[in-house]
Amino acid sequence: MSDERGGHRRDLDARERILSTTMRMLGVLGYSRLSIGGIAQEAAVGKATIYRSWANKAALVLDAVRVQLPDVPVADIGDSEEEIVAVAETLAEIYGSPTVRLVLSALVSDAAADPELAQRLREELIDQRKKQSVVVLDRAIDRGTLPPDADVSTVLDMWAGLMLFRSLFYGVSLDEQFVRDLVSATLGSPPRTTTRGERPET
Amino acid sequence: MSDERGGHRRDLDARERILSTTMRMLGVLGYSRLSIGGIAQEAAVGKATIYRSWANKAALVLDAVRVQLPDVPVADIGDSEEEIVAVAETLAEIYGSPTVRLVLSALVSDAAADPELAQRLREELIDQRKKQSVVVLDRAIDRGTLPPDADVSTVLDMWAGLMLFRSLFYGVSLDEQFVRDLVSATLGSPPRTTTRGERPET
Amino acid sequence: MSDERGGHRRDLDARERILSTTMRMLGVLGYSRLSIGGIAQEAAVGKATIYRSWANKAALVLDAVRVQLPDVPVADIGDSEEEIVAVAETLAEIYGSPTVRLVLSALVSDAAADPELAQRLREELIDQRKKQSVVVLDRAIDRGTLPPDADVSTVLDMWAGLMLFRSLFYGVSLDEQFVRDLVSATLGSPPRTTTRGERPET
Amino acid sequence: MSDERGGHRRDLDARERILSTTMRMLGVLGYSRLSIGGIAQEAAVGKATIYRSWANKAALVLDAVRVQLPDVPVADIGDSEEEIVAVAETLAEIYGSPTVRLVLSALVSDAAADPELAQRLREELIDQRKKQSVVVLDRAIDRGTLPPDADVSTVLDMWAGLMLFRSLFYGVSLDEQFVRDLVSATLGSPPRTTTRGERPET
DNA sequence: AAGTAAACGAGACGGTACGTCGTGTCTTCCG
DNA sequence: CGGAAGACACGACGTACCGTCTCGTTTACTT
Repeated sequence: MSDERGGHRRDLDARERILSTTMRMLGVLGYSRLSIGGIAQEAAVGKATIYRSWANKAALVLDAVRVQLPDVPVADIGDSEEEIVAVAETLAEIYGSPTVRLVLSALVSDAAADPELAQRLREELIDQRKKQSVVVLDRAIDRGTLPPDADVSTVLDMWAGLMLFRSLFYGVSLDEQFVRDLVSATLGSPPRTTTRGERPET
Repeated sequence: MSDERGGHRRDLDARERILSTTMRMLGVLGYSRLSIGGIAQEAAVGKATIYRSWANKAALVLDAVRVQLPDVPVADIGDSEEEIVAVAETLAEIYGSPTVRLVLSALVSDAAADPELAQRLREELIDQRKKQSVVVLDRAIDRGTLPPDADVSTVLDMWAGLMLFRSLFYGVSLDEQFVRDLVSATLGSPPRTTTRGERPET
Repeated sequence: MSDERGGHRRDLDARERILSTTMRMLGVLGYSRLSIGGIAQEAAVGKATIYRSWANKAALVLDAVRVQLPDVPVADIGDSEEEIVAVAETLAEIYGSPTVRLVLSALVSDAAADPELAQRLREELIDQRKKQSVVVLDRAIDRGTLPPDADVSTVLDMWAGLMLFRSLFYGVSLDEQFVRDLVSATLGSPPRTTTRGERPET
Repeated sequence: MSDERGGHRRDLDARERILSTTMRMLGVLGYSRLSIGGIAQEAAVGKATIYRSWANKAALVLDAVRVQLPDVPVADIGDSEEEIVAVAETLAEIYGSPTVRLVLSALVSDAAADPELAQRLREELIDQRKKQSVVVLDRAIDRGTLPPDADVSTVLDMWAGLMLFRSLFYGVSLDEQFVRDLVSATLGSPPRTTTRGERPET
């Protein structure tokens, strides 16, 4: 789809226009007042052109938002603590952004009736950043910055959950201090993996 | 509103019928396919009767769900650890329930365009349970089960965030083992309150 | 409206279906029980499709009725008296028909609050037939069947008024005898044009 | 209904207030925008109080209008021509009044689905004035001002029809000159009664 | 004077229809 | 011949009235 030869250059323009118009109107109107017809009109595009590429409003918005989100920095800079802070700051940037606040709940809501959307939502927004983050935390275990039995997945879900929870319900900004405190507390004593049915020693 | 003079008092039967019909249809149809008109028809009620008491679908569903949610047990049973486990299990029951999964994201989404709904959502669903939980955790601090500088609010938000995150995106069941592990890890080394700008010692 | 560029042209089938369904339901239900929603459902058409072409029920019914009404015969058949009888019979057919009885009063009533409807009603239902009738009566003046100062407009309004009045309030059938008597009486001594303020000699 | 024992008798003030409020609002809003609820509120009266006395909006308006209409003068003043002009002027006042223009068509329209209303409408508005008028025209026959075989009923229906027709569709004022001309033309050569099936000689 | 019962204002109730909007599909015509 | 323009069937929205009903309250007659 990106290597078409000689094809209609206009297609890409249209696609681009649709996505950027979507983001712009999303900011202005919010998700619920956003309509496919409105986007089509604003982007000077036929509605059918949108439906040709996206099944519904949710899929379109998911695509539009996805490309705007920053990647998690996975580069090895020698200091695991600093790497982890960078990871957490990126997560905070994602989960604390006004756009994600506007969109994520709506997508989750729509996903309840659309399993395919649910899968794409999890894979493209959540799991992708999580996999990148896991790389950094696993390296921290190798270096001894985190204990060998640290439950990396739970750590990350807990961070994301806390960030999302506070962003959605309290609208607080997730500032640098919040992130550093969160990382510090976790590094000090992360949740450990447990064998089912067996209580870990504390 | 309750002491108006003259006129036919609000028919409590109708109110009851609306709320229970709402819950029943919510389970069958999900939030997005739920419609005010459908509820009215099913409950043998005029649409106006619904709109007289609730501004929109979200407010109605919020009311219907609210009364179904369990309260957090705050009773002093002597053992703070068991009390905390009970708290966490109730939170898991709330945030892990299929109904909440169906509804919460939709309400949060609608709340983005309706500040009054946002406030009611936070106050009646989130803050109320949180206040009850805080009572138990504060008692644990008094007893020494938790250190004096434990950041109770963050502990609770982290728990709720983790539960909600996993429920929404992974659809996992929040079983007893999960809850006990979560509590254990937190009791072992909870996040501490920090003075802004000052790094806590780890 | 007919030369718009692009887009799906107004579906003439739908238009046709709407008008015929309107006439059919009008006969069954009468004007007041007729509803736009009901017509839409029966014609397998969206309500919006009706509202796209007609501003309200009255405009729709006016259109539906208009095309069903017979034209006044204006052909020169040599005998003015017979021509006039034919004119009067057509007027009687119009003003005496059950459909017109059902519709005209309702349209007039609605027209009280809708000047545009009032104009269309007069132009398309009343004036058009009247203009045709005037042609025949003017020819009768030329031929000497009517006196040169016969007040053609008043004659026609009096006929229409009488027919409508009896149809609306007495529900009588306007049969052939009634029409011939009416024409005879009028031919014998029609109302004359008068100069304002000047009494005609009787 | 008049010998009920005990309790609060029908509040005649209320009845009066309802009728006058109806007339006032009718002038302001027109018939279609007039609502029972609106009248009740404006007259500081419960809706049930209105429904207790009138079956529907049409019956209420009919009552309100009826009492406002002038009676036809039937007094013998010696000169039949002047008497007839007075009759015609009263009819013109009735059929040409803005209120009747507003109301009559609406009532006729509603009457199509309500035979009882239809009867009351004809009896109380039409026939009553007509009977009074017939007295005057019959006297004119006795005096020789009109020929013995003049069809009095048709004369009156023709007048009323013409007046109503012009009032409804052309909104013209029915001035004194119009009335005198109409009477003159009719006196000169009124429609005659005919035996059914037999052509009258002209 | 106290008791009582109908009629009252108010307005909530179950409904019906309104006119608007958004959806996702389909058709027509332009460049 | 691909795409904008937008008409289409559908169905939910939130509003306005309808005509019925159920409340307390206010009389005016009865005892």
